[in-house]
Amino acid sequence: MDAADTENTTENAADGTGEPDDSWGEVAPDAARRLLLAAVEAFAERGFHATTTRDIASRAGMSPAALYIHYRTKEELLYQISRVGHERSVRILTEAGNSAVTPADRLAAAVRAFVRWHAERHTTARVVQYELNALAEEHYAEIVALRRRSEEILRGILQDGVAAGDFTVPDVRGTALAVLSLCIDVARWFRSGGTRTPEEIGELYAGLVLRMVGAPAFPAGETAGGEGRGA
Amino acid sequence: MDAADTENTTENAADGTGEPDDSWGEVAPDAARRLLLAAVEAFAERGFHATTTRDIASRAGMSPAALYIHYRTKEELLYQISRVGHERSVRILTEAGNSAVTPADRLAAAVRAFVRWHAERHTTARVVQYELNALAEEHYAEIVALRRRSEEILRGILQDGVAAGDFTVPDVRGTALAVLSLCIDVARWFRSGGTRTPEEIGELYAGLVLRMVGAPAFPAGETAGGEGRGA
DNA sequence: GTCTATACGACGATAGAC
DNA sequence: GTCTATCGTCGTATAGAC
Repeated sequence: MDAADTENTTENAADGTGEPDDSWGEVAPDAARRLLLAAVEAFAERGFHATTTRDIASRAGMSPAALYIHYRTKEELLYQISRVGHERSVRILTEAGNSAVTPADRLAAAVRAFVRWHAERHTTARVVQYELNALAEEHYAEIVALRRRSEEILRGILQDGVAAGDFTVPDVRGTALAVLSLCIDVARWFRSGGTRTPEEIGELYAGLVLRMVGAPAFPAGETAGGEGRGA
Repeated sequence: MDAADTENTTENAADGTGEPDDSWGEVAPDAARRLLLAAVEAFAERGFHATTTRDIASRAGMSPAALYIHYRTKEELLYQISRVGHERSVRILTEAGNSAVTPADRLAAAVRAFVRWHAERHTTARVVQYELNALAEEHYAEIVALRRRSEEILRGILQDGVAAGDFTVPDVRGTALAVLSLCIDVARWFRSGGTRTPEEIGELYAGLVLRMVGAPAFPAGETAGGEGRGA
């Protein structure tokens, strides 16, 4: 309970770049961090309900009882993973959405970064995005609020683009949902051994989305590069 | 085991239109059908592993033991749901993909029908698309083959469009995956009480996808109607 | 074909020694 | 803070009467 309260989300703000998978780099005692990492792997592989606390503990090289020194329940592990993951999602979208001036550049940056995170950290992202309904009622409500913020950020960019006459979108709310949905689903199908790198998928998707919203000067996106060209 | 072998997938080929949710209309004895329906609901609500056989049986108005008269294991229920659902997916894509001449019309029809099914039958679709990895090894392999066929159908349409000069797609394989992914994810977020009908979402998505692939004469799709206008 | 009763294992979580 | 041992519960699946 004590150790689980990870306030480290402000550090390492350089976004997902490089390392295997430590968005958890600074979780309180080392044992708590190892348990969290083990839980992420197990939940991603088998799902929350199919994962046993014995499995998590043994992956972390500990006895079944050791888990309960650092976390009150199995669900609390999921909650920590989910909370930190969603906070990171919101931050990625916020920062990318503010990193440029024109709506097209902002949208491209947001999609690029969001997709990249879902591919690069697909193990974490899978748990964050697809194990939501295993959360306790109160925790679920908290997470849903974070998800609504992500939705609003994206909708804001689309609205700005429409207002500026840069995008042509008949249904802003529905399109924002579709874009988010497209990005999130990357976590479901992405595999590490595949032919495309997270960067390539981010670039491909940024192009697809810009065309979806009718951004001009985007008849067929280049396969890589072109940092923020679009409007 | 006997009753579970539903060969009725050839009937009712008019695709998902109307009724609450009986893609299962003709499963052998009535009790087996009720159990299947109960399993779909329970799996969609809580997930496969969180659902107990007691829960399924009681939803069907039966004792816990009754389930095993009609199905050997809980996993066999999931397998039947998954198999029938994936067969239907392939058929929807095949028929819609053959229902028109130009690649743009074919793509629009495929997306429209596929999305509509995922929204209309979102309970079934949720199980079909998101409980895959709870399947036994052999069943999983069979289902993956069906999924590959869906992928190939969509990729075929995109290739035809590129060959005909109607689409501009830098990465056909990646884009086919993205389109499929976009449609599938509808099952995750769709709720029955929402503001949009399955038809409206299908229409919206068909427009978004046509723009994604650079189909000409699609600067901003109309919100509804326009059966197969696009190229 | 459906029931009641139950075998048997595994799971989440705790107790208490070290 | 970590261990071994264990409690109580509930899960899937079966046995046998009706």
